[in-house]
Amino acid sequence: MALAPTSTYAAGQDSSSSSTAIKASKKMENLNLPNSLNHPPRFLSFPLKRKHEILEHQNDHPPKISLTRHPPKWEPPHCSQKQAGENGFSKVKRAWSETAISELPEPQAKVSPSHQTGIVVEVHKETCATKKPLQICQRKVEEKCCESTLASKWTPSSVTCKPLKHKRAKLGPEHGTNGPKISHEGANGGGELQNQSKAGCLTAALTSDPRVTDCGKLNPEEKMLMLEKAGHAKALVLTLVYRDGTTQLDSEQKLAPAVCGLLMLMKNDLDGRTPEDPLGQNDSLVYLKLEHTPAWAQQCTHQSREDMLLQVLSRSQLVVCYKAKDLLRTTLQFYRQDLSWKQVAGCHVQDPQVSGWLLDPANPSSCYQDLFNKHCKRPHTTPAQGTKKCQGLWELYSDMELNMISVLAAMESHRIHVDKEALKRTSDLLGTKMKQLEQEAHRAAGQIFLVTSNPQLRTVLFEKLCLQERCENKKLPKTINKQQQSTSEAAVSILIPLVYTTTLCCNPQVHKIKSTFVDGILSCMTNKNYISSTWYQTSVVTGRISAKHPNFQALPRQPLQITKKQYIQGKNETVINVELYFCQVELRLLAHLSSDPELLRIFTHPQADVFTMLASQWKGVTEAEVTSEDREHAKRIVYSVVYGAGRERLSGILGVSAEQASRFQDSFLQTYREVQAFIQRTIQQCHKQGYVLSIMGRRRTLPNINAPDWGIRMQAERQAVNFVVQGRMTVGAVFCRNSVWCISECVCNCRLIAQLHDELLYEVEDSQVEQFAGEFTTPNIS
DNA sequence: GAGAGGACGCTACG
DNA sequence: CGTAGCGTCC
Repeated sequence: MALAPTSTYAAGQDSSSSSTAIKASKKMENLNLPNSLNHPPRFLSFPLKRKHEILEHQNDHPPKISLTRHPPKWEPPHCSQKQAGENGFSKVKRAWSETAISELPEPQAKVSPSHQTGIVVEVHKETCATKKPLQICQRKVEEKCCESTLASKWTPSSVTCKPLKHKRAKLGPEHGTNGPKISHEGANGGGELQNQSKAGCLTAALTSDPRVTDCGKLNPEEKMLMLEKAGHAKALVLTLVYRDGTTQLDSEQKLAPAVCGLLMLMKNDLDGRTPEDPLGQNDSLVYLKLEHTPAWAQQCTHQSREDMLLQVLSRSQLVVCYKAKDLLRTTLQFYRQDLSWKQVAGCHVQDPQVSGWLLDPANPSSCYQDLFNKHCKRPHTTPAQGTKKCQGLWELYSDMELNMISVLAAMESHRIHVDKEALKRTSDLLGTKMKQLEQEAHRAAGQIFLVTSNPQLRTVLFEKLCLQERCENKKLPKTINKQQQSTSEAAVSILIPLVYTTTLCCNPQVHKIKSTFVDGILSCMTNKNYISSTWYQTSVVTGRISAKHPNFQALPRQPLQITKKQYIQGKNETVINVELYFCQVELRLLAHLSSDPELLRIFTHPQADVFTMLASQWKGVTEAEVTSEDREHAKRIVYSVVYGAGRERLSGILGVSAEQASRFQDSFLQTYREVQAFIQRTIQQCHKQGYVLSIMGRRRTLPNINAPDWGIRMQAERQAVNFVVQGRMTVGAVFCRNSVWCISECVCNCRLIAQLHDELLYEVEDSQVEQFAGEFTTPNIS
């Protein structure tokens, strides 16, 4: 879709209207705008309330922008395509907003070789694993550990020293007075002060508590002793303490606060302690200060910190941390100079947040206290109960989720450098384009309206222009909640030819790109010139991984191409992106689960386009006859079936009526009978058991599966199917295996950057791409 | 009157 | 279906 420069019209003609914001109910005014489309020339204007000026003088000609809609190119940048193909290994460079993300002034930074490679432009000359050897321990944690982690009696809450009001409130006054002194002091002092002083207060409270040993005050011999003690402890429980006075055990904050220290509980009494009285006679509490020190002081302070934290993490003893990923990432960031991500990526830290989420992914706990209340209500819960509860989940936890923690931490600590200035230029460019589109939309509508407002667009389309009257035979999609006429692009394109749709809707794609992917990313990098997503292991009920700030998984696949060349060509190309793409993993899984012969047949032709083949089978035509619309429909329908979307959702996506959508679904299911059988099998099973299991043994209970209300029950049924198919599985397994492989073999200077559901994005040094490709074998998915 | 926060709509990804 | 994220409206 090209956004060709539009015909210009008198600049400034509407500028007077911009500043007068009038309430919709109060006033209507006529604006006789020239009408370029075949719509009635004059309409009552839609009075507006605007955030910004709608129109401004456009005294310059905006550069031409084109949004390309073409499939990604499948070409390895420097290695021969042949070899890549032979290895069953495909790479795609994730081309993306190339004007903006380019070279940066870091010493090792190198721009990517291809014009299309926009995003990752640095290579880490990692301080290699030889520098500070950390032993990566592959140990089998005993079943006892499962009980401890899944239903812990001596969990990190026992070392909670947070001076927070809510904590005290929960415990009640009697606990407050009997509780630790540190808690008391902190609550009095910390609450109303600034963050800095809160931190000081907390730290002071921690270090002045007689039970807490401040590691900073120990002499070298005492430190050695402490280290030895830590080494002999049966378990170590770690909790990060933040500068704003909170700890890791508090509920998630919007922005991750700065770390000021680490509290370490060395546990020797694993039995017989209650949460109210956590510290056994043989247990000790140590506080490690973790603050960035000036360069001149680093030499000496690092020594002691390494002694404790790094050595603790490298040992084979039981280490527990609620939100262990944060701990590992902090460690990585803290020792950036001395520590390679490869050393951390193999650490095993038990995480009650992850195990608790596995037990009930639909209702994750918001903070440690929540988790504790949920799973450890009775202090003397018998271990047998815990074991029974986690039956079947322990393998999933220890073989997969546990490995994932450190991998995600390593991924999160990777910095993707971005040329801020270029991104800002792109933002300006898009802003100009948006204004231009806005003017066009106003002309097409014959009035001024806020193009980003759905209600206003709805008024224009359906009340002023009455476009729905022109297509009585078609049923128009409605919004989900209020059953109003939908203003989505797909819905509006039924009304009128696409070009007018795009004009009137003001090209939502451009808006999305500007707001989310340009300005959004800019807002993610205040005070820094890089981005790094935060990855969440436990926020998706189906077991997928999610990303935030920015959401790496939702970056557009199609590159935004701006014809004006702005990027800087690099001289020495050293890094490229490599993507492993497990073609339609979920569809393959559906084929596997249902054993549908037709569906399986499709995957025997790996080179063919799956959706074209599907469309040809479904419509009963040859592959050559499949139109792009057929293919798109097939794809959407497949996904709606795979993901369990209802007919309303499908109608919204396809831009057809709900009746038509459900006819499409039915005809698809008629063609692939086994798929339907699989769906019914899953639903029946869920009715019987009340829960469903995914292929990895993940479990989701669906309490509404037998609800009397039809709608609610149907939703639960769709969720059941969706869970089984969507459950993170193969990719997750490969994800861990390969990450571990990359670390242990160290054959390549490569690094995992992102997980995009069924793709893994690696950064590989240019000279090693062929080797990297060769090392990867065809993942055996179907 | 300003701003916070929830509801809603749309779009990106799979 | 189910994530994140942006925008408007109340």
